[in-house]
Amino acid sequence: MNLPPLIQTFVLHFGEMGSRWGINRTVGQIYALLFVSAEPLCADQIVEKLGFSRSNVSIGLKELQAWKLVQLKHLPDDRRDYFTTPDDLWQIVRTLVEERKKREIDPTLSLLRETLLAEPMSDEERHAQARMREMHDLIELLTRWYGDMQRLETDRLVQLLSLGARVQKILEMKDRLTLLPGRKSAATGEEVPDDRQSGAS
Amino acid sequence: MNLPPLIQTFVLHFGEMGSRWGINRTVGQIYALLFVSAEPLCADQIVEKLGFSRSNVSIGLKELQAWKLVQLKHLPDDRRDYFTTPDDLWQIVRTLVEERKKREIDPTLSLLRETLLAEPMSDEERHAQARMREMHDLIELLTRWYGDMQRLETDRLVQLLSLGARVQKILEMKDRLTLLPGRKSAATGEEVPDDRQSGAS
DNA sequence: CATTGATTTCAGAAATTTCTGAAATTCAAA
DNA sequence: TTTGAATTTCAGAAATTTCTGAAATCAATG
Repeated sequence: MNLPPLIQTFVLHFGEMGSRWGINRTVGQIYALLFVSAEPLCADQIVEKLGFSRSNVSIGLKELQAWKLVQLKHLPDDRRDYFTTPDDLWQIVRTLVEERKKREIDPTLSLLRETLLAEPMSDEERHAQARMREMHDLIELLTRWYGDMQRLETDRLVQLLSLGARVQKILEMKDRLTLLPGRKSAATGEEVPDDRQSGAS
Repeated sequence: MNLPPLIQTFVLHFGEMGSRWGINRTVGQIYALLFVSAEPLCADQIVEKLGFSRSNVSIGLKELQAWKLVQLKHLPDDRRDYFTTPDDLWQIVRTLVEERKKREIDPTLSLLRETLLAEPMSDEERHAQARMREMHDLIELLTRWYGDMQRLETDRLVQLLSLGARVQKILEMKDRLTLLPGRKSAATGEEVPDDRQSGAS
């Protein structure tokens, strides 16, 4: 590996962490390298800088493309593929969360849905099914919320995140404005929805 | 493996998914089994139901304890340890997110902090460092927000999640109420903070 | 359509992780 | 202090994942 110390530290760390993030060392290092590089890199440059075999790099790049974490570029008069990470970090976060949801949450949600259709044959199964329903409802609440946030414009999202706990104050204000039931919401002009149900808890 | 079909399906699925969640098959299955069981189970019962070796179960339970995902119970006149998952699903989610943050985010945040202190020796390093700073700032914004949410009471949290995209309407209302700069916020009675900075984008 | 250069595939090697069973340890009760 | 049931540890076996290098494939160009 032939990199300036600062970059090497970063790349090695991403390799280490890779295993905790469900990607392997090679993929983590390639991603980190592309992330900090000012210019797009082609496979051979990555081989040269990281010292993996050419095929390993090829497979790693393919996996990163499956994750939609790298973009393909072409330089004029050069047949080789060059790769970069998207400039917009928020786009990276969105992609990352979306892909992880697809791999780590959605299959379980499907399974739970199916399982809840079955007829329990014993008290044991009845209890298990009730527990699965709790889990299903909670995951559904979380993913629905996530879908809403994913659709928000980045500026709005950042605003919301920056607000942090102070959002609570604003909710309390909303409570005060909507205290009288049946009344139109002062805030939105819509009928006040009953969104205080306790979800899956 | 000797389980009713409904439960077996669920347990096997959690085993499969385990690898995607950074835990292994054994641990996933043990957790799933405890999660749907009405009564606490001891290690030997788990061995009997799942067909793993005794030592494997022992290690799996230890890992689940490290994750704080199982509770230890004792039955009267019985020396054996019995295990359950917490009843409150929200508690489980909180624990899960907290532990994942500890393993998957915090180490990177530390590394980034250190790296940003170093003096770049070249343009290449300078660019890399700028990119790392972007990443650092974004992660810090997210974890700060997460910390705020983690501290919220469950009811408030559920309320906020249920609100989903409608929170945007309320923010717009807040905007209208705080349009005049320097004025006290109508909502909170506090000085209006300037929380519109664009974060790390 | 052959040449050239780039990329991908794939079978086996290497490394890592998971799992087991036997031995060691712990701890409450006798 | 001894006994014995329960639990943990640990070295090696088994399984899985990652990595490599050689061969195959692909695609642009003369």
